Amino acid sequence: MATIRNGSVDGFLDLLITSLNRWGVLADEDSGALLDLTYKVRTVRAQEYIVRESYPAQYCSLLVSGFAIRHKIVGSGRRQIVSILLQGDLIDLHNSMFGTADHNVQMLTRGKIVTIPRGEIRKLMLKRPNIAKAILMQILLDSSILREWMAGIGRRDARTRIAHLLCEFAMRMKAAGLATGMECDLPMSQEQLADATGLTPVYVNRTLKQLGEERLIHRTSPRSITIADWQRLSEAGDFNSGYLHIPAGDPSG
Amino acid sequence: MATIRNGSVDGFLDLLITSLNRWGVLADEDSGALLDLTYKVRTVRAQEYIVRESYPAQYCSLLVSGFAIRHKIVGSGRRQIVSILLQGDLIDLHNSMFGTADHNVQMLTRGKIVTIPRGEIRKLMLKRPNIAKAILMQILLDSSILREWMAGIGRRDARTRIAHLLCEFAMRMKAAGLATGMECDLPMSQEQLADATGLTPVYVNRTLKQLGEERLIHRTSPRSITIADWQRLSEAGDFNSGYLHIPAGDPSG
DNA sequence: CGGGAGGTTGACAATCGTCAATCAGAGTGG
DNA sequence: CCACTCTGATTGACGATTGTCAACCTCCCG
Repeated sequence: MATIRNGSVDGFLDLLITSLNRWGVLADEDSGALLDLTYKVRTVRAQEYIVRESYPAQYCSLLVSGFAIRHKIVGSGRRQIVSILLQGDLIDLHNSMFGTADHNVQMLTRGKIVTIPRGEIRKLMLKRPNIAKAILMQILLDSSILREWMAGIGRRDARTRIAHLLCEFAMRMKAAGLATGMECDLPMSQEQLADATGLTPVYVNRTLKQLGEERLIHRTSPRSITIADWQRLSEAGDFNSGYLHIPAGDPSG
Repeated sequence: MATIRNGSVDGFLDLLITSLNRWGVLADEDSGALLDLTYKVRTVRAQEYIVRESYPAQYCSLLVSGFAIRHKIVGSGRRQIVSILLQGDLIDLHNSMFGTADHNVQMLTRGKIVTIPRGEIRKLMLKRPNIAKAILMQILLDSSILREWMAGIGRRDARTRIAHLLCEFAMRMKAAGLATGMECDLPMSQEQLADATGLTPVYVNRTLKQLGEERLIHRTSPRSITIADWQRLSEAGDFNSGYLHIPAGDPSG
Protein backbone atom coordinates (compact mmCIF):
# COMPACT_ATOMS: atom_id res chain seq x y z
CA MET A 1 0.00 0.00 0.00
CA ALA A 2 1.63 3.19 -1.19
CA THR A 3 0.56 6.80 -1.10
CA ILE A 4 0.27 8.08 -4.61
CA ARG A 5 -0.13 11.57 -5.96
CA ASN A 6 -1.61 12.34 -9.35
CA GLY A 7 -3.60 9.24 -10.12
CA SER A 8 -3.78 9.68 -13.84
CA VAL A 9 -0.93 7.27 -14.19
CA ASP A 10 -2.71 4.21 -12.85
CA GLY A 11 -6.36 4.99 -13.54
CA PHE A 12 -7.84 4.38 -10.12
CA LEU A 13 -9.15 7.91 -9.92
CA ASP A 14 -10.53 7.76 -13.42
CA LEU A 15 -13.19 5.44 -12.07
CA LEU A 16 -14.12 8.07 -9.48
CA ILE A 17 -14.39 10.71 -12.19
CA THR A 18 -16.48 8.50 -14.45
CA SER A 19 -18.74 7.62 -11.58
CA LEU A 20 -19.23 11.19 -10.39
CA ASN A 21 -19.70 12.45 -13.91
CA ARG A 22 -22.61 10.12 -14.59
CA TRP A 23 -24.90 13.12 -14.84
CA GLY A 24 -22.40 15.25 -16.70
CA VAL A 25 -21.91 17.96 -14.13
CA LEU A 26 -18.11 18.03 -14.04
CA ALA A 27 -15.94 20.43 -15.99
CA ASP A 28 -12.37 19.63 -17.07
CA GLU A 29 -10.91 21.53 -14.12
CA ASP A 30 -13.04 19.44 -11.78
CA SER A 31 -11.63 16.25 -13.21
CA GLY A 32 -8.16 17.71 -12.89
CA ALA A 33 -8.73 18.57 -9.25
CA LEU A 34 -9.92 15.03 -8.60
CA LEU A 35 -6.79 13.63 -10.22
CA ASP A 36 -4.72 15.62 -7.77
CA LEU A 37 -6.19 13.86 -4.77
CA THR A 38 -3.89 11.99 -2.45
CA TYR A 39 -5.02 8.41 -2.16
CA LYS A 40 -4.09 4.92 -1.18
CA VAL A 41 -5.10 1.70 -2.84
CA ARG A 42 -5.91 -1.21 -0.60
CA THR A 43 -6.73 -4.78 -1.46
CA VAL A 44 -9.46 -6.10 0.79
CA ARG A 45 -10.50 -9.67 1.53
CA ALA A 46 -13.99 -11.06 1.16
CA GLN A 47 -16.01 -10.42 4.33
CA GLU A 48 -13.64 -7.70 5.46
CA TYR A 49 -15.24 -4.72 7.19
CA ILE A 50 -14.49 -1.31 5.63
CA VAL A 51 -16.64 0.70 8.02
CA ARG A 52 -18.14 -0.26 11.36
CA GLU A 53 -21.22 1.30 12.89
CA SER A 54 -20.52 3.91 15.57
CA TYR A 55 -16.82 3.98 14.76
CA PRO A 56 -15.09 7.21 13.76
CA ALA A 57 -13.45 7.37 10.35
CA GLN A 58 -10.52 9.25 8.88
CA TYR A 59 -10.93 8.26 5.28
CA CYS A 60 -13.47 8.45 2.56
CA SER A 61 -13.29 5.52 0.19
CA LEU A 62 -14.30 4.39 -3.23
CA LEU A 63 -14.99 0.83 -4.31
CA VAL A 64 -12.68 0.08 -7.24
CA SER A 65 -13.38 -3.59 -7.77
CA GLY A 66 -15.42 -6.29 -6.14
CA PHE A 67 -18.75 -5.99 -4.34
CA ALA A 68 -19.66 -4.67 -0.93
CA ILE A 69 -22.79 -4.23 1.18
CA ARG A 70 -24.05 -1.74 3.68
CA HIS A 71 -25.83 -3.38 6.59
CA LYS A 72 -27.18 -2.84 10.06
CA ILE A 73 -27.52 -5.31 12.89
CA VAL A 74 -30.53 -4.94 15.15
CA GLY A 75 -30.79 -5.74 18.84
CA SER A 76 -31.90 -9.31 18.31
CA GLY A 77 -28.75 -9.93 16.28
CA ARG A 78 -30.52 -10.19 12.98
CA ARG A 79 -28.97 -8.39 10.04
CA GLN A 80 -30.48 -6.23 7.34
CA ILE A 81 -28.53 -5.43 4.21
CA VAL A 82 -29.55 -1.94 3.10
CA SER A 83 -27.47 -1.45 -0.05
CA ILE A 84 -25.31 -3.32 -2.47
CA LEU A 85 -22.24 -1.43 -3.62
CA LEU A 86 -20.79 -1.88 -7.08
CA GLN A 87 -17.54 -0.82 -8.65
CA GLY A 88 -17.39 2.96 -8.68
CA ASP A 89 -19.67 3.55 -5.70
CA LEU A 90 -18.69 5.83 -2.85
CA ILE A 91 -18.36 3.79 0.31
CA ASP A 92 -18.50 6.15 3.20
CA LEU A 93 -19.15 9.73 2.45
CA HIS A 94 -21.40 9.58 5.51
CA ASN A 95 -18.40 9.27 7.75
CA SER A 96 -16.59 12.07 6.09
CA MET A 97 -19.44 14.37 6.92
CA PHE A 98 -20.78 13.16 10.26
CA GLY A 99 -17.64 11.68 11.73
CA THR A 100 -19.31 8.52 12.98
CA ALA A 101 -20.74 5.73 10.89
CA ASP A 102 -24.39 4.84 11.28
CA HIS A 103 -24.08 1.50 9.53
CA ASN A 104 -21.52 -1.14 8.54
CA VAL A 105 -19.88 -1.60 5.18
CA GLN A 106 -18.49 -5.02 4.47
CA MET A 107 -16.94 -6.61 1.42
CA LEU A 108 -18.92 -9.34 -0.22
CA THR A 109 -16.01 -10.46 -2.37
CA ARG A 110 -12.35 -9.75 -2.57
CA GLY A 111 -11.67 -6.36 -4.11
CA LYS A 112 -9.79 -3.10 -4.13
CA ILE A 113 -10.68 0.19 -2.55
CA VAL A 114 -9.17 3.63 -2.85
CA THR A 115 -9.06 5.65 0.36
CA ILE A 116 -8.84 9.41 0.40
CA PRO A 117 -8.21 11.44 3.54
CA ARG A 118 -11.43 12.87 4.86
CA GLY A 119 -10.11 16.43 4.83
CA GLU A 120 -9.17 16.36 1.16
CA ILE A 121 -12.66 15.45 0.04
CA ARG A 122 -14.19 18.05 2.27
CA LYS A 123 -11.85 20.74 0.98
CA LEU A 124 -12.53 19.74 -2.58
CA MET A 125 -16.28 19.94 -2.06
CA LEU A 126 -15.98 23.45 -0.70
CA LYS A 127 -13.66 24.58 -3.46
CA ARG A 128 -15.36 22.95 -6.42
CA PRO A 129 -19.14 23.27 -6.41
CA ASN A 130 -19.55 20.92 -9.35
CA ILE A 131 -17.91 18.14 -7.41
CA ALA A 132 -20.17 18.81 -4.44
CA LYS A 133 -23.12 18.64 -6.79
CA ALA A 134 -21.98 15.39 -8.36
CA ILE A 135 -21.53 13.84 -4.92
CA LEU A 136 -24.94 15.08 -3.82
CA MET A 137 -26.55 13.46 -6.84
CA GLN A 138 -24.82 10.20 -6.06
CA ILE A 139 -26.21 10.37 -2.53
CA LEU A 140 -29.67 11.23 -3.82
CA LEU A 141 -29.60 8.22 -6.11
CA ASP A 142 -28.60 6.11 -3.17
CA SER A 143 -31.57 7.30 -1.15
CA SER A 144 -33.90 6.71 -4.06
CA ILE A 145 -32.79 3.09 -4.09
CA LEU A 146 -33.21 2.90 -0.33
CA ARG A 147 -36.81 4.05 -0.66
CA GLU A 148 -37.56 1.52 -3.34
CA TRP A 149 -36.11 -1.29 -1.22
CA MET A 150 -38.13 -0.13 1.73
CA ALA A 151 -41.34 -0.18 -0.27
CA GLY A 152 -40.45 -3.70 -1.33
CA ILE A 153 -39.62 -5.05 2.10
CA GLY A 154 -42.68 -3.41 3.63
CA ARG A 155 -45.25 -4.06 0.95
CA ARG A 156 -44.21 -6.72 -1.54
CA ASP A 157 -44.30 -10.48 -1.03
CA ALA A 158 -41.25 -12.72 -1.11
CA ARG A 159 -41.42 -13.68 -4.78
CA THR A 160 -41.84 -10.09 -5.89
CA ARG A 161 -38.98 -8.89 -3.68
CA ILE A 162 -36.53 -11.42 -5.01
CA ALA A 163 -37.50 -10.87 -8.62
CA HIS A 164 -37.14 -7.14 -8.03
CA LEU A 165 -33.71 -7.52 -6.50
CA LEU A 166 -32.52 -9.57 -9.46
CA CYS A 167 -33.83 -7.03 -11.95
CA GLU A 168 -32.26 -4.14 -10.11
CA PHE A 169 -28.95 -5.88 -9.75
CA ALA A 170 -28.83 -6.85 -13.42
CA MET A 171 -29.70 -3.34 -14.51
CA ARG A 172 -27.14 -1.71 -12.25
CA MET A 173 -24.48 -4.16 -13.41
CA LYS A 174 -25.29 -3.30 -16.97
CA ALA A 175 -25.23 0.44 -16.28
CA ALA A 176 -21.83 0.03 -14.63
CA GLY A 177 -20.56 -1.89 -17.62
CA LEU A 178 -20.08 -5.06 -15.58
CA ALA A 179 -22.56 -7.21 -17.43
CA THR A 180 -23.44 -7.27 -21.06
CA GLY A 181 -26.40 -9.53 -21.56
CA MET A 182 -28.84 -11.47 -19.52
CA GLU A 183 -26.40 -13.42 -17.46
CA CYS A 184 -24.60 -12.00 -14.52
CA ASP A 185 -22.67 -13.18 -11.54
CA LEU A 186 -24.55 -12.82 -8.33
CA PRO A 187 -21.93 -12.43 -5.66
CA MET A 188 -24.31 -13.24 -2.82
CA SER A 189 -25.11 -16.38 -0.90
CA GLN A 190 -28.73 -17.22 -0.24
CA GLU A 191 -28.24 -16.07 3.32
CA GLN A 192 -27.11 -12.69 2.05
CA LEU A 193 -30.03 -12.51 -0.36
CA ALA A 194 -32.24 -13.21 2.64
CA ASP A 195 -30.66 -10.40 4.63
CA ALA A 196 -31.16 -8.05 1.69
CA THR A 197 -34.82 -8.91 1.19
CA GLY A 198 -35.86 -9.27 4.82
CA LEU A 199 -36.52 -13.00 4.43
CA THR A 200 -34.87 -16.20 5.69
CA PRO A 201 -32.34 -18.26 3.73
CA VAL A 202 -34.68 -21.22 3.57
CA TYR A 203 -37.48 -19.19 2.11
CA VAL A 204 -35.14 -17.52 -0.40
CA ASN A 205 -34.10 -20.95 -1.53
CA ARG A 206 -37.70 -21.99 -2.09
CA THR A 207 -38.54 -18.81 -3.92
CA LEU A 208 -35.53 -19.06 -6.24
CA LYS A 209 -36.54 -22.61 -6.97
CA GLN A 210 -40.02 -21.45 -7.83
CA LEU A 211 -38.72 -18.69 -10.11
CA GLY A 212 -36.65 -21.33 -11.84
CA GLU A 213 -39.62 -23.62 -12.28
CA GLU A 214 -41.58 -20.74 -13.76
CA ARG A 215 -38.73 -20.26 -16.26
CA LEU A 216 -38.15 -16.68 -15.23
CA ILE A 217 -34.55 -17.33 -14.29
CA HIS A 218 -32.07 -20.03 -15.11
CA ARG A 219 -29.50 -21.19 -12.61
CA THR A 220 -26.32 -22.76 -13.87
CA SER A 221 -24.18 -22.45 -10.77
CA PRO A 222 -25.40 -21.25 -7.37
CA ARG A 223 -23.58 -17.95 -7.74
CA SER A 224 -24.56 -17.05 -11.25
CA ILE A 225 -28.04 -16.34 -12.47
CA THR A 226 -29.36 -15.88 -15.96
CA ILE A 227 -32.52 -13.94 -16.43
CA ALA A 228 -34.44 -16.18 -18.78
CA ASP A 229 -37.30 -13.82 -19.42
CA TRP A 230 -36.65 -10.18 -18.59
CA GLN A 231 -40.17 -9.12 -19.48
CA ARG A 232 -41.87 -11.58 -17.19
CA LEU A 233 -39.32 -11.28 -14.41
CA SER A 234 -39.69 -7.53 -14.26
CA GLU A 235 -43.44 -7.94 -14.16
CA ALA A 236 -43.13 -10.50 -11.40
CA GLY A 237 -40.81 -8.15 -9.56
CA ASP A 238 -43.00 -5.08 -10.01
CA PHE A 239 -39.84 -3.55 -11.39
CA ASN A 240 -39.88 -0.12 -12.92
CA SER A 241 -36.47 1.36 -13.37
CA GLY A 242 -37.41 5.01 -12.96
CA TYR A 243 -36.04 5.19 -9.44
CA LEU A 244 -32.55 4.31 -10.69
CA HIS A 245 -32.47 7.56 -12.65
CA ILE A 246 -30.56 6.06 -15.55
CA PRO A 247 -31.36 6.71 -19.19
CA ALA A 248 -31.43 3.08 -20.41
CA GLY A 249 -34.54 0.95 -20.26
CA ASP A 250 -34.11 -2.73 -20.98
CA PRO A 251 -30.84 -4.53 -20.24
CA SER A 252 -31.58 -6.95 -23.05
CA GLY A 253 -31.21 -4.12 -25.56
CA MET B 1 -50.12 33.33 -2.51
CA ALA B 2 -47.71 36.16 -3.15
CA THR B 3 -44.15 36.23 -4.40
CA ILE B 4 -41.94 37.75 -1.77
CA ARG B 5 -38.38 38.93 -1.87
CA ASN B 6 -36.20 39.18 1.19
CA GLY B 7 -37.87 36.91 3.67
CA SER B 8 -36.40 38.42 6.80
CA VAL B 9 -39.57 40.36 7.27
CA ASP B 10 -41.88 37.42 7.85
CA GLY B 11 -39.54 34.73 9.16
CA PHE B 12 -40.39 31.89 6.79
CA LEU B 13 -36.82 31.66 5.57
CA ASP B 14 -35.44 31.83 9.10
CA LEU B 15 -36.77 28.32 9.57
CA LEU B 16 -34.81 27.21 6.51
CA ILE B 17 -31.66 28.79 7.90
CA THR B 18 -32.13 27.26 11.35
CA SER B 19 -32.77 23.89 9.80
CA LEU B 20 -29.77 23.99 7.46
CA ASN B 21 -27.53 25.34 10.18
CA ARG B 22 -28.22 22.42 12.51
CA TRP B 23 -24.60 21.37 12.15
CA GLY B 24 -23.25 24.90 12.23
CA VAL B 25 -21.76 25.03 8.76
CA LEU B 26 -23.26 28.33 7.61
CA ALA B 27 -21.51 31.68 7.76
CA ASP B 28 -23.37 34.99 8.04
CA GLU B 29 -23.09 35.63 4.31
CA ASP B 30 -24.69 32.24 3.68
CA SER B 31 -27.67 33.17 5.82
CA GLY B 32 -27.85 36.46 4.01
CA ALA B 33 -27.87 34.74 0.64
CA LEU B 34 -30.66 32.45 1.80
CA LEU B 35 -32.71 35.43 2.91
CA ASP B 36 -32.48 36.83 -0.61
CA LEU B 37 -34.24 33.83 -2.11
CA THR B 38 -37.44 34.39 -4.02
CA TYR B 39 -40.19 32.29 -2.54
CA LYS B 40 -43.89 31.76 -2.26
CA VAL B 41 -45.83 30.65 0.78
CA ARG B 42 -48.65 28.24 0.22
CA THR B 43 -51.20 26.89 2.65
CA VAL B 44 -51.86 23.24 1.95
CA ARG B 45 -54.77 21.04 3.02
CA ALA B 46 -54.49 17.76 4.87
CA GLN B 47 -53.99 14.89 2.39
CA GLU B 48 -52.87 17.27 -0.35
CA TYR B 49 -50.10 16.02 -2.61
CA ILE B 50 -47.01 18.24 -2.82
CA VAL B 51 -45.04 15.95 -5.13
CA ARG B 52 -46.18 13.04 -7.25
CA GLU B 53 -43.99 10.17 -8.37
CA SER B 54 -42.74 10.45 -11.95
CA TYR B 55 -43.94 14.02 -12.29
CA PRO B 56 -41.54 16.81 -13.19
CA ALA B 57 -41.12 19.65 -10.72
CA GLN B 58 -40.28 23.31 -11.01
CA TYR B 59 -39.96 24.12 -7.34
CA CYS B 60 -38.03 23.04 -4.33
CA SER B 61 -40.02 23.34 -1.16
CA LEU B 62 -39.67 23.51 2.59
CA LEU B 63 -42.21 22.36 5.15
CA VAL B 64 -42.97 25.34 7.36
CA SER B 65 -45.75 23.95 9.49
CA GLY B 66 -47.77 20.75 9.73
CA PHE B 67 -46.65 17.22 8.94
CA ALA B 68 -46.07 15.41 5.69
CA ILE B 69 -45.00 11.96 4.52
CA ARG B 70 -42.98 10.55 1.69
CA HIS B 71 -44.52 7.39 0.30
CA LYS B 72 -44.44 4.97 -2.60
CA ILE B 73 -47.26 2.86 -3.98
CA VAL B 74 -46.32 -0.58 -5.28
CA GLY B 75 -47.94 -2.52 -8.09
CA SER B 76 -50.47 -4.26 -5.90
CA GLY B 77 -51.73 -0.87 -4.76
CA ARG B 78 -50.32 -1.16 -1.26
CA ARG B 79 -48.57 1.87 0.14
CA GLN B 80 -45.33 2.23 2.06
CA ILE B 81 -44.56 5.41 3.93
CA VAL B 82 -40.81 5.93 3.78
CA SER B 83 -40.34 9.14 5.77
CA ILE B 84 -42.19 11.48 8.04
CA LEU B 85 -41.46 15.15 7.45
CA LEU B 86 -41.49 17.68 10.25
CA GLN B 87 -41.43 21.42 10.30
CA GLY B 88 -38.17 22.62 8.78
CA ASP B 89 -37.56 19.60 6.55
CA LEU B 90 -36.74 19.94 2.88
CA ILE B 91 -39.53 18.41 0.84
CA ASP B 92 -38.18 17.79 -2.60
CA LEU B 93 -34.60 18.51 -3.20
CA HIS B 94 -34.64 15.28 -5.21
CA ASN B 95 -36.76 16.90 -7.87
CA SER B 96 -34.59 19.94 -8.03
CA MET B 97 -31.66 17.76 -8.88
CA PHE B 98 -33.08 14.91 -10.96
CA GLY B 99 -36.04 16.64 -12.52
CA THR B 100 -38.49 13.82 -11.86
CA ALA B 101 -39.79 12.63 -8.54
CA ASP B 102 -39.18 9.04 -7.52
CA HIS B 103 -41.77 9.10 -4.72
CA ASN B 104 -44.82 10.97 -3.50
CA VAL B 105 -44.95 13.62 -0.82
CA GLN B 106 -48.32 14.17 0.78
CA MET B 107 -49.49 16.31 3.66
CA LEU B 108 -50.64 14.49 6.75
CA THR B 109 -52.19 17.57 8.27
CA ARG B 110 -52.99 21.07 7.15
CA GLY B 111 -49.86 23.21 6.96
CA LYS B 112 -47.78 25.75 5.14
CA ILE B 113 -44.97 25.26 2.67
CA VAL B 114 -42.50 27.64 1.14
CA THR B 115 -41.66 27.01 -2.51
CA ILE B 116 -38.47 28.23 -4.11
CA PRO B 117 -37.81 28.10 -7.86
CA ARG B 118 -35.60 25.16 -8.70
CA GLY B 119 -33.05 27.30 -10.46
CA GLU B 120 -32.47 29.57 -7.49
CA ILE B 121 -31.58 26.73 -5.15
CA ARG B 122 -29.28 25.20 -7.73
CA LYS B 123 -27.53 28.50 -8.33
CA LEU B 124 -27.14 29.06 -4.61
CA MET B 125 -25.60 25.65 -4.12
CA LEU B 126 -23.03 26.34 -6.82
CA LYS B 127 -22.24 29.79 -5.48
CA ARG B 128 -22.16 29.05 -1.78
CA PRO B 129 -20.35 25.82 -0.88
CA ASN B 130 -21.44 25.99 2.75
CA ILE B 131 -25.05 25.88 1.73
CA ALA B 132 -24.38 22.91 -0.52
CA LYS B 133 -22.69 21.21 2.40
CA ALA B 134 -25.56 21.95 4.77
CA ILE B 135 -28.02 20.53 2.26
CA LEU B 136 -25.87 17.47 1.73
CA MET B 137 -25.82 16.81 5.46
CA GLN B 138 -29.58 17.11 5.62
CA ILE B 139 -29.85 14.53 2.84
CA LEU B 140 -27.34 12.25 4.58
CA LEU B 141 -29.37 12.42 7.77
CA ASP B 142 -32.42 11.53 5.76
CA SER B 143 -30.74 8.45 4.34
CA SER B 144 -29.52 7.41 7.76
CA ILE B 145 -33.13 7.39 8.94
CA LEU B 146 -34.14 5.46 5.84
CA ARG B 147 -31.59 2.77 6.65
CA GLU B 148 -32.78 2.49 10.22
CA TRP B 149 -36.39 2.13 9.09
CA MET B 150 -35.36 -0.49 6.59
CA ALA B 151 -33.58 -2.49 9.25
CA GLY B 152 -36.72 -2.27 11.34
CA ILE B 153 -39.17 -3.30 8.65
CA GLY B 154 -36.94 -6.11 7.50
CA ARG B 155 -35.71 -7.47 10.80
CA ARG B 156 -37.79 -6.31 13.77
CA ASP B 157 -41.16 -7.65 14.87
CA ALA B 158 -44.32 -5.58 14.99
CA ARG B 159 -44.10 -4.51 18.63
CA THR B 160 -40.50 -3.42 18.28
CA ARG B 161 -41.20 -1.51 15.09
CA ILE B 162 -44.04 0.47 16.57
CA ALA B 163 -42.17 1.22 19.79
CA HIS B 164 -39.23 2.35 17.67
CA LEU B 165 -41.36 4.62 15.54
CA LEU B 166 -42.83 6.26 18.63
CA CYS B 167 -39.39 6.83 20.15
CA GLU B 168 -38.02 8.27 16.95
CA PHE B 169 -40.96 10.53 16.42
CA ALA B 170 -40.85 11.82 19.98
CA MET B 171 -37.14 12.49 19.76
CA ARG B 172 -37.36 14.26 16.43
CA MET B 173 -40.25 16.36 17.69
CA LYS B 174 -38.21 17.32 20.70
CA ALA B 175 -35.17 18.14 18.57
CA ALA B 176 -37.33 20.32 16.36
CA GLY B 177 -38.71 22.11 19.39
CA LEU B 178 -42.22 20.83 18.75
CA ALA B 179 -42.61 18.80 21.91
CA THR B 180 -41.33 19.50 25.36
CA GLY B 181 -41.93 16.48 27.51
CA MET B 182 -43.24 12.99 27.20
CA GLU B 183 -46.48 13.75 25.49
CA CYS B 184 -46.78 14.52 21.85
CA ASP B 185 -49.39 14.67 19.18
CA LEU B 186 -49.20 11.86 16.76
CA PRO B 187 -50.64 13.19 13.54
CA MET B 188 -51.18 9.74 12.04
CA SER B 189 -54.14 7.40 11.84
CA GLN B 190 -53.56 3.75 12.60
CA GLU B 191 -53.74 3.06 8.90
CA GLN B 192 -50.90 5.51 8.34
CA LEU B 193 -48.90 3.97 11.16
CA ALA B 194 -49.44 0.65 9.43
CA ASP B 195 -48.16 2.01 6.14
CA ALA B 196 -45.10 3.40 7.89
CA THR B 197 -44.26 0.17 9.69
CA GLY B 198 -45.13 -2.29 6.96
CA LEU B 199 -48.01 -3.76 8.98
CA THR B 200 -51.80 -3.71 8.69
CA PRO B 201 -54.10 -1.30 10.53
CA VAL B 202 -55.69 -4.11 12.52
CA TYR B 203 -52.38 -5.36 13.79
CA VAL B 204 -51.19 -1.87 14.62
CA ASN B 205 -54.31 -1.46 16.71
CA ARG B 206 -53.60 -4.64 18.61
CA THR B 207 -49.98 -3.76 19.16
CA LEU B 208 -50.79 -0.29 20.44
CA LYS B 209 -53.29 -1.85 22.81
CA GLN B 210 -50.61 -4.21 24.05
CA LEU B 211 -48.10 -1.39 24.55
CA GLY B 212 -50.78 0.38 26.56
CA GLU B 213 -51.46 -2.69 28.69
CA GLU B 214 -47.74 -3.00 29.36
CA ARG B 215 -47.78 0.62 30.59
CA LEU B 216 -45.18 1.71 28.06
CA ILE B 217 -47.46 4.29 26.51
CA HIS B 218 -50.61 6.02 27.64
CA ARG B 219 -53.34 6.93 25.24
CA THR B 220 -55.65 9.78 26.08
CA SER B 221 -57.10 10.45 22.67
CA PRO B 222 -56.48 8.35 19.55
CA ARG B 223 -54.24 11.04 18.05
CA SER B 224 -52.10 11.83 21.02
CA ILE B 225 -49.73 9.50 22.75
CA THR B 226 -47.85 9.88 25.97
CA ILE B 227 -44.74 7.85 26.48
CA ALA B 228 -45.30 6.50 29.97
CA ASP B 229 -41.89 4.93 30.35
CA TRP B 230 -39.20 6.17 27.99
CA GLN B 231 -36.61 3.77 29.29
CA ARG B 232 -38.70 0.66 28.77
CA LEU B 233 -40.23 1.87 25.51
CA SER B 234 -36.84 2.53 23.98
CA GLU B 235 -35.70 -0.91 25.09
CA ALA B 236 -38.82 -2.45 23.63
CA GLY B 237 -38.23 -0.52 20.43
CA ASP B 238 -34.53 -1.39 20.19
CA PHE B 239 -34.09 2.33 19.91
CA ASN B 240 -30.66 3.85 19.89
CA SER B 241 -30.62 7.43 18.74
CA GLY B 242 -27.16 7.46 17.18
CA TYR B 243 -28.51 7.28 13.66
CA LEU B 244 -30.35 10.58 14.15
CA HIS B 245 -27.00 12.35 14.53
CA ILE B 246 -28.30 14.75 17.14
CA PRO B 247 -26.39 15.68 20.27
CA ALA B 248 -29.19 15.14 22.81
CA GLY B 249 -29.85 11.77 24.42
CA ASP B 250 -33.05 11.44 26.39
CA PRO B 251 -36.16 13.47 25.56
CA SER B 252 -37.17 13.35 29.20
CA GLY B 253 -34.17 15.46 30.11
C1' DC C 1 -80.12 13.28 14.25
C1' DG C 2 -77.68 11.04 10.63
C1' DG C 3 -73.55 9.96 8.12
C1' DG C 4 -68.85 8.88 7.79
C1' DA C 5 -64.22 8.05 8.99
C1' DG C 6 -61.53 5.66 11.86
C1' DG C 7 -60.92 2.71 15.97
C1' DT C 8 -61.78 -1.99 18.18
C1' DT C 9 -62.53 -6.81 18.41
C1' DG C 10 -63.13 -11.84 17.18
C1' DA C 11 -62.51 -15.80 14.25
C1' DC C 12 -59.85 -17.71 10.96
C1' DA C 13 -56.34 -18.04 7.15
C1' DA C 14 -51.75 -17.85 5.16
C1' DT C 15 -47.31 -16.34 4.26
C1' DC C 16 -43.23 -16.97 6.01
C1' DG C 17 -40.05 -18.66 9.87
C1' DT C 18 -37.91 -22.43 12.55
C1' DC C 19 -35.78 -26.76 13.19
C1' DA C 20 -33.35 -30.35 11.57
C1' DA C 21 -31.63 -33.55 8.37
C1' DT C 22 -29.33 -34.37 4.08
C1' DC C 23 -26.77 -33.11 0.02
C1' DA C 24 -23.32 -30.86 -3.10
C1' DG C 25 -19.09 -28.62 -4.05
C1' DA C 26 -14.49 -26.45 -3.00
C1' DG C 27 -10.32 -26.62 -0.77
C1' DT C 28 -6.70 -29.34 1.96
C1' DG C 29 -3.55 -32.55 3.49
C1' DG C 30 -1.68 -37.15 3.23
C1' DC D 1 -5.94 -39.56 -6.03
C1' DC D 2 -8.70 -39.87 -2.12
C1' DA D 3 -10.75 -39.14 2.45
C1' DC D 4 -11.85 -35.19 5.27
C1' DT D 5 -13.99 -30.99 6.36
C1' DC D 6 -16.42 -26.90 5.96
C1' DT D 7 -19.63 -23.87 4.02
C1' DG D 8 -23.67 -23.21 1.70
C1' DA D 9 -27.75 -25.27 -0.78
C1' DT D 10 -31.85 -28.14 -0.50
C1' DT D 11 -35.88 -30.29 1.37
C1' DG D 12 -39.61 -31.75 4.72
C1' DA D 13 -42.49 -31.10 8.70
C1' DC D 14 -44.33 -28.03 11.65
C1' DG D 15 -45.17 -23.55 14.06
C1' DA D 16 -46.25 -18.68 14.64
C1' DT D 17 -46.41 -14.00 13.57
C1' DT D 18 -49.14 -11.32 10.97
C1' DG D 19 -52.92 -10.67 7.48
C1' DT D 20 -57.87 -10.96 6.16
C1' DC D 21 -62.68 -10.49 6.72
C1' DA D 22 -66.38 -8.74 8.88
C1' DA D 23 -68.91 -6.80 12.43
C1' DC D 24 -69.64 -3.29 15.68
C1' DC D 25 -68.47 0.82 18.16
C1' DT D 26 -67.27 5.81 18.90
C1' DC D 27 -66.63 10.19 17.97
C1' DC D 28 -66.92 14.25 15.21
C1' DC D 29 -69.36 17.28 12.25
C1' DG D 30 -72.86 19.19 9.56
